[in-house]
Amino acid sequence: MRYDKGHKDDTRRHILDVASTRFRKSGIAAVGLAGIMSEAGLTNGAFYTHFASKEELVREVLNDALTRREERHKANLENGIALETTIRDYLSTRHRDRAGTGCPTAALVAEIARHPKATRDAFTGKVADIISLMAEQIRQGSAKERRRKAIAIYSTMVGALQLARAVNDRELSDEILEDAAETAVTIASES
Amino acid sequence: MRYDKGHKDDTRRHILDVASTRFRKSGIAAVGLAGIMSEAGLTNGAFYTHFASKEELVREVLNDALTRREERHKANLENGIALETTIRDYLSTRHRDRAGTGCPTAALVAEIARHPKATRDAFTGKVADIISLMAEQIRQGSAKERRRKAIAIYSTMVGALQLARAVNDRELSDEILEDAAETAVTIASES
DNA sequence: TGTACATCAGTGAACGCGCGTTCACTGATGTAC
DNA sequence: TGTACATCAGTGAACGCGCGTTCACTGATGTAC
Repeated sequence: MRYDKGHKDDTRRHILDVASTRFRKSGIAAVGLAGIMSEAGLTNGAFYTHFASKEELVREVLNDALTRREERHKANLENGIALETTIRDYLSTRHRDRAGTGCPTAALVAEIARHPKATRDAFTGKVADIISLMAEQIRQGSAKERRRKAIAIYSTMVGALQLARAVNDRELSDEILEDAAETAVTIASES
Repeated sequence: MRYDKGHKDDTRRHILDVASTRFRKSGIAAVGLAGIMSEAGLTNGAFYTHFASKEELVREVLNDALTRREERHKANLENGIALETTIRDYLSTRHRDRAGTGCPTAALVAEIARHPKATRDAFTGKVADIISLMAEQIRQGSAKERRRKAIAIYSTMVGALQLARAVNDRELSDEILEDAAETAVTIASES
């Protein structure tokens, strides 16, 4: 063959990575395939040897990026890392300022709500998994209470990160991150 | 004149209302001017007798929709309506299912973060006002604590509503609304 | 009073542009006989 | 061993389409003299 074994898989992986960053940074609708392919060092036409459509790319990017997030939560749980640490990392200025490598939910949740069923299905499953993992990280309370807290904490994280990114005032943005983190940590720890 | 006095203002108002609903329902990028104008009963070209550009329309829509939201908060505060009521209305299935007439922040916050400075400025001011009004509705704690709670509650509301809309599983969606509302109400009431 | 001109909200066709997608083709390699 | 063909990742030009924006024009009314 002209290319090494596994070459196509590598190329596909590369396209996925480029698209994943661009989508999270600029939104799905605002990112064109031509830009993705040219950043990946390929021409337009090659896209369709890897994906059937832009929508399929979106679905795969979402699945991929959310799986990585989920694995991070799983590792935190197994290594006994407190939910408090997860919350403070999530609501950091670093995460706010680097949307391209950050949480896909915070970047894309509103857009996902308007995408086809298959895309929303992929998202729904991963969000359910992440909520379950966060609930397991909470020590106090019944299973139902831990789940309630996990949902509230996740909602707060996603909402606050988005607000901090949209607001055009550094002081207010920092305050949103700090106050939301403080409150989320309290929810996680109190009985 | 060919048209009644105030006719142009009425038309402008109508275009704003149509755009406001469409933006919140489908997102800003996904909505075209041709569609807005045809729903408003006008042709393409008339748009530019009312607005300088799509971006100006976005800014005015945001200002308008957020001002209405702010006035609602103000009325609630003056009429002694508890923050608990605001939270439960916000995190209702009704609000989830009617994005077009709902909170512009929940619908558009991620997109706003990627818009020009002038648009983000308009958004920032309104969000700051809404947070201040919510802080005033909280009875317990120091001014700083009330503000911290208002920010956390607002973040939770915005995050949970978006998650409930994106998730493709009715049961999980309802659970997100209920659990987030329950937790937000607790934050609002406890000292 | 009659006429000429100004005003202005709205019309509708056209502009260039970038989008997602298609497709005939390339060229290096592997396989069959 | 040499030759003919198959494979397949990638090329690059072209497709139709809808986008935001522009602009010459319309036609009802108001104003000036």
